[in-house]
Amino acid sequence: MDARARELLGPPAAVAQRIGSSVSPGPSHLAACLDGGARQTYREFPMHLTETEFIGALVQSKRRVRRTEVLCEAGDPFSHVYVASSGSFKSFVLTEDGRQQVTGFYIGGELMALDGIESEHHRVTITALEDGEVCVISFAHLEEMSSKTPHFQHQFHKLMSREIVREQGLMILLGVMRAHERVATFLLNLAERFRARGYSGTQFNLCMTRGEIGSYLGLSLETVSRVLSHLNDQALISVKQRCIAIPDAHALRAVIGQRAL
Amino acid sequence: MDARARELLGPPAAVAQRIGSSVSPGPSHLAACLDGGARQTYREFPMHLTETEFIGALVQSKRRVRRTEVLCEAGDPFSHVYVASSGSFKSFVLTEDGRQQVTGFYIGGELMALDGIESEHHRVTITALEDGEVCVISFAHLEEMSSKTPHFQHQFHKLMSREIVREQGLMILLGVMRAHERVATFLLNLAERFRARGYSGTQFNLCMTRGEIGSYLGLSLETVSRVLSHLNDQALISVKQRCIAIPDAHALRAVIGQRAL
DNA sequence: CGCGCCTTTGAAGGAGCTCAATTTAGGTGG
DNA sequence: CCACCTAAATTGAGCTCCTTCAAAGGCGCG
Repeated sequence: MDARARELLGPPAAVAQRIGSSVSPGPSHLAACLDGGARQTYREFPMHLTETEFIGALVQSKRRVRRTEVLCEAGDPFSHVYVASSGSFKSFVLTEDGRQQVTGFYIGGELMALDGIESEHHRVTITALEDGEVCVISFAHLEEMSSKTPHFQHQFHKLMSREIVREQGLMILLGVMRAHERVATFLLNLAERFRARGYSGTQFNLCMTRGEIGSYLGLSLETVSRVLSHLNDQALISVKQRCIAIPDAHALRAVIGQRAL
Repeated sequence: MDARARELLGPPAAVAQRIGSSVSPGPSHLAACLDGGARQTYREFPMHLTETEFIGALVQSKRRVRRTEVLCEAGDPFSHVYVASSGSFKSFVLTEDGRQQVTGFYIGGELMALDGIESEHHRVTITALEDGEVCVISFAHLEEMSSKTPHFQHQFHKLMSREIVREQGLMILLGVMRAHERVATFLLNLAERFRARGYSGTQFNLCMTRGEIGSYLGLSLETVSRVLSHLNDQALISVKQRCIAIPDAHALRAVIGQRAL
């Protein structure tokens, strides 16, 4: 349970013997790209790049986006990746019966659209959940920089690997967890990501609808709502519309692993 | 439905406008590493590396493995990646209540253990489902080669991206599909991978148990068995223990998207 | 201020899980 | 080569969790 907690809450460095608990629906986290200052391109890299420096060196342009605006669409030719700068984003694919499956939520500093490299076309559509800004990074440029600097390259590989790990966590969530466990996991993960961004990890606003959460967690929107209400009744969280408070993360974490609520 | 079919069956090149259908539980496919011949390290790379050449240039050693043997274990320090040469493999994580969640099945030419890069420790345990052989690739060597050759680097990025896409497909499967759709998707994907490897895509042996399939698909082993029996009754497939025949892949594909069986 | 979208809550039904018993296959030793 | 033994697979029955359908309440935006 503690291993799980650490996993859930510590996106990057944590090492777990048991990773069953490593449900980390959070995307690749980049502490960078948060202010507009890092637009220059370094010619000489320090030996050990932080993620911030890594991104700062890459960013060529920023783009303002409004709520519901589309960053890239499934099927589009792939040429750029994006880093959420401010605001929040979701990625999704459409099933042929028209429903959308949300594949990720992204907040500040997180890297998006890595799935497009393989087929050279985007596999997901990414839209803004609220007004914000994204860093636009040319993938060709990224690879060029990458080949020039081993540490730079390694940083990038880590970020891609992190996306793989993130999705593995989601597979566990979708494969074995109950509804209340999924929601609790989701909230704790989100809380930690807000905390890492400098916001409160104990109180925050959900930037997505119940339906989007449900799609992401493999649940109906009604179930998400019901579970939130139930957790609220148990005083494990406090819910008022989009506003969530987690008075005791440890207590909330305890519901993960419980077969029944 | 056709888009879905193409996606399901064409692991690499297929480009879909709608990717909702892109459920591709198959891992990164490498046509290489299938015979023992490609052990040399090229000094000069051709401009356009095939996957075969890509892997051939990397492989430093091969290793025989027996059924149930562990390739790498969750928590182990990460230093190598593996390519299934012959035989088949599964990757899984353990939930803290001791059950295992299978995260992937791998057959010839498919790249494994990319999840370990991020934390420098393996996140999954990989074991052999039958006696076989793996190519062992030093990741440090891979990165070194990668930085020397842009096309080499790009090939590797594509493979990592493919793993991300694969897991996205699985998320869709776990998130929105019914039991019969999951099983049909799984069988069609496996069939295509066997076909691509030169084996029959219409008749093959499952190298994993019902329980392992169930874990991978987020179903109980009984449900997997029931669905297989039911598909068999409908003459959509023929099942006899581990031996599966798919007389008409197109017909089987049609069950994907049906809300009820 | 009203309209639309999101959310909440209830009730009923169903898909799949769990528990349990039986059958089958595969491996081992006599 | 056969009998045994264990693990895997099949099949059934009841139950549970979650979905679906439905209706009402709330918030924000034009």
